[in-house]
Amino acid sequence: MTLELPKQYDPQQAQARWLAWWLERGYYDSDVDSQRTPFTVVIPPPNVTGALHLGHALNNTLQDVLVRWRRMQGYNACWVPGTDHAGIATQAVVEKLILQQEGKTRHDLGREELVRRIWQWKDQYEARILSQLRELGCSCDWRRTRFTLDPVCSRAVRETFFRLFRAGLIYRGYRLVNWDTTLQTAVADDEIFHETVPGYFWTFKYPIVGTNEFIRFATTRPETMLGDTAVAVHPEDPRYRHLLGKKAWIPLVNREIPIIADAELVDPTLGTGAVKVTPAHDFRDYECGLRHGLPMINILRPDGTINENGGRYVGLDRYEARQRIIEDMRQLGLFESVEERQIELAHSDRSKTPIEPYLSEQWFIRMASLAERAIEAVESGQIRFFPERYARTYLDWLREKRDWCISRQLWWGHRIPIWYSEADEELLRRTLGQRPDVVYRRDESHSRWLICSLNDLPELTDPNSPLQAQQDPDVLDTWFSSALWPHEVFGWPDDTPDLRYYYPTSVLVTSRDIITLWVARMVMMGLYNTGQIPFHHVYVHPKILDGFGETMSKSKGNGVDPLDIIALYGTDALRFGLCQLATETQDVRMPVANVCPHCQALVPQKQEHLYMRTRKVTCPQCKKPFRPGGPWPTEDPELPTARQASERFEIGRNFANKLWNAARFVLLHLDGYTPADLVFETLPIEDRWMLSRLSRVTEQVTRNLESYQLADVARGLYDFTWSEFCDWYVEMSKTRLRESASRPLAQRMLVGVLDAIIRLLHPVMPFVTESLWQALNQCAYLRGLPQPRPATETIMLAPWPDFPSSWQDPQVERLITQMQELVRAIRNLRSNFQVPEKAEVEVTVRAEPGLAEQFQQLRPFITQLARVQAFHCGPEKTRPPQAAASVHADFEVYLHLQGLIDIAAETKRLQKQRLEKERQLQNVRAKLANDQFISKAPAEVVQQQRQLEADLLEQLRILEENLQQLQEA
RNA sequence: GGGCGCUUAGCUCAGUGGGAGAGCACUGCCCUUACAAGGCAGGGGUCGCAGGUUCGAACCCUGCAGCGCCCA
Repeated sequence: MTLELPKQYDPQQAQARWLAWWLERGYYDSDVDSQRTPFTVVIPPPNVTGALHLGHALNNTLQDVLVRWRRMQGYNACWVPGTDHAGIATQAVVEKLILQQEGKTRHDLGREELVRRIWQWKDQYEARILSQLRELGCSCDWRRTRFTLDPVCSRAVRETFFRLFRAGLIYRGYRLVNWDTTLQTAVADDEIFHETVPGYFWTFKYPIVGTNEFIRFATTRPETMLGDTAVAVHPEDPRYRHLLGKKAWIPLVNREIPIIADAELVDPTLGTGAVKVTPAHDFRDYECGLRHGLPMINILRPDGTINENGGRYVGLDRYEARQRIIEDMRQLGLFESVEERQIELAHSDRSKTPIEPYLSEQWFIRMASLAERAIEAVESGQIRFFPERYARTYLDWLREKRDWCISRQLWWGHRIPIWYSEADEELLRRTLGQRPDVVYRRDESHSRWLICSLNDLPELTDPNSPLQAQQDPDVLDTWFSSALWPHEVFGWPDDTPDLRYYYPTSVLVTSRDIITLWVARMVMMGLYNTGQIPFHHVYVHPKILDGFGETMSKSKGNGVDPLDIIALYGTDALRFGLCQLATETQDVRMPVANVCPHCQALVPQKQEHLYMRTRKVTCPQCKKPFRPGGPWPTEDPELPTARQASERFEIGRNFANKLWNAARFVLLHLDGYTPADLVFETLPIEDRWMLSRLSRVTEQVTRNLESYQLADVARGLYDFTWSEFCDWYVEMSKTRLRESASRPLAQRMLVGVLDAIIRLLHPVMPFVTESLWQALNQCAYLRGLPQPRPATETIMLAPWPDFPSSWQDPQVERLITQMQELVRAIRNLRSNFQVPEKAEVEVTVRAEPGLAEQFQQLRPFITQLARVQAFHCGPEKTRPPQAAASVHADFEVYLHLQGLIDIAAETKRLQKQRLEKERQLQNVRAKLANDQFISKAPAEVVQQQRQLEADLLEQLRILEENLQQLQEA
């Protein structure tokens, strides 16, 4: 039975069909099965902030490749999907939207309403993200989908906080934070960016108490004078040595502050050599304040206005206060000068407004003991990084053991389970008793109790409760819940069968920017909560940059939606292209193009297109205008907006089509197919070659998967399928299929090898391979090497190929390589002499007896592949008259060109060949003339070079002979 | 300031001690019954720069330059 496939692979059709079918059949699902070994992966949960881009597509494709491969190997593969609430990022996006659309702030809406709106947003984007993952073909167990704020995760967060608090690992303390005055929250270091803006550099002076002297200093933020608690100079600076220990006077707030010596803060060669110190509003000053035990005076309210510590400036916005202070200092005669200057200013990534360093009270986790165990887990080799070098990033960071600030002044997230109460101890004990789910501790500095509870007890939440407790308004850092991800998704803190079976997970797949933020914290918390590491391997893959080397992001306009690529090239093409990127380097570039909405031409994205800087582009092909892709808030009624793509995915599309057509060829020639065992010893050379290559490639691909070298997996399979199977083996089979004697074996081999290839490719290209698997199931249900077996109903559950290494035969491989060289030589001569494609030619080959005999055996293939009519081959053959020649290491080949040959052209060609051989000979002889080489290089290398010299000499002799004969002709 | 990575053909990247590679782009021929998203053939690179180690360096070491990322 034969089956006719369309001439082109239609990815959209295959995707729609198999996606629905796989889901319906539950192939992705995994349940505890003590008879099988689990292979567990938890997804790095994407943020619900926005849709997925190519970076996510890469991350998830790689996970799916591993999961599908292990599933085929027989592991009980379980991939847990989910999303992350991404505290500040999501809240900021929604707040911004509300401000844009309704002109309201979060304070206008109130906490409850804002959180309700963010849940709506989350529902929308969670659905979008999960559907993108499904379209990518991700074989997650969707029944297990989690969200970091859902009840299961919330319970785990609550339990962890409770345990840490009870153990004294959570404490409250002061810390200088990056304060976003617009969003009124602290933002993390990785949520700020630096931008150079025009500003001013003012010079003022403070009077020295008890003298007529002044001390001069400069600042870019005059309002911070309100919070100055010292003036620092360099201890070695002779200009100021006599002032050390004296006091300066701040007239604005009528405060005397010490003049101190600090070699770290002050560079005496810069400016006046004196620096005002504002510990509560500058990071370097804060360090200085700690060193010298200076008071830390906070002068700001959360909204950026001046607080009570600012004296008569109270209530003014900080920029207004700045102007007033400059003016007042001028009046006092303490203003010296001002100059314009470019200032490097930290901005909040979320609100895009300038950050204020701000002293605030926060919750912290003590890192020392937690970090120690996490370090040990990697140092002992329990957890391994791939590539290995990333272990260092992890270890270096953990060794600093800086306490982790876990509170965030947000409304979106896990509320901190702490209540404050000023009740007396007696009442507290009476109300909460010896409950195991509540712990409390005295906070002397605020004369109150800190109560941590596993549950929202009425004693705490009821406004009529005698405790009159108030819950901390803040929420936890998003990474707090992310850190629990690998164990919480399996039901921790309950000791569930899932947890016991699937945890620790097998591998975590991520990119390097969150090794410290996330990976390290998962290890710490996994060990703390479960006593076990969260994963055995950490596979760190590259980051995708655009063509200009910039990180992809939606707000920039270069963050390509994977669904755009899928629409244009198909999912298999996307996945193949992404796998190719997964090398061991850190970054890869992916030039982005706009797809012209009119003619589909790819128009390269330029830097001026980013950040919506260009509204209109004219397509160079069809000359029609369009709007380049970007973070546009709305449609443009006049200009269609381009989708984005990258031509780098063409290779995957072409490859899928190539594979499709190779299969199409096989299926078209299956008439009369009979499955049967292969008797390896009786196979002809061409089949032994194919099996040798197949065995070797299978071994390599498996090894590459084991060591997370996915680019090599993609490349190895591409080369083998295209350059060996299609270009040679399938071509050679055409002769065999014509003869009834050789046809049955040729069919079995073609089916068997194709079957192996699609299984090997399935993890990378699931859709096209499933299509072909199903087609094969119709025509050749019994198949496989070396014994035919019934096929599985889906390729997803087909066994991963594993062939005997005894099939590998270097001699056969070498022979076929020589045959290929011969065929290429003949084709090259034909092409050079412009022999028409269809003309059948006469060829003479001289080769050593053994090789000549082998060539004779391969004659049907040589004549077919090179379109040769008459083929003469033997050890004694000589150059026929009027023939074009090509000289090789193991043979010479002559193309008969009776009446056709162009003596001048052939002479030129041979001279060029001679030149090349002479160059090689020169290199070899230089080596051999070197005594050091002879004595120090390994004997086999020397021998190899000697052989090469002899071969080259012989080849040159023949070339000379040929040139000679041309002269005579 | 510390760490990591990158610099190889016009573009995007493999190659990590013994005869410079792939895909795209380019040139010529071919719609040959699997595939024009294809086939066959071809042109194109003093492997960022300067030293060093070695018989031998794109590959190892040192320095420099440029680009990128992480941490402070």
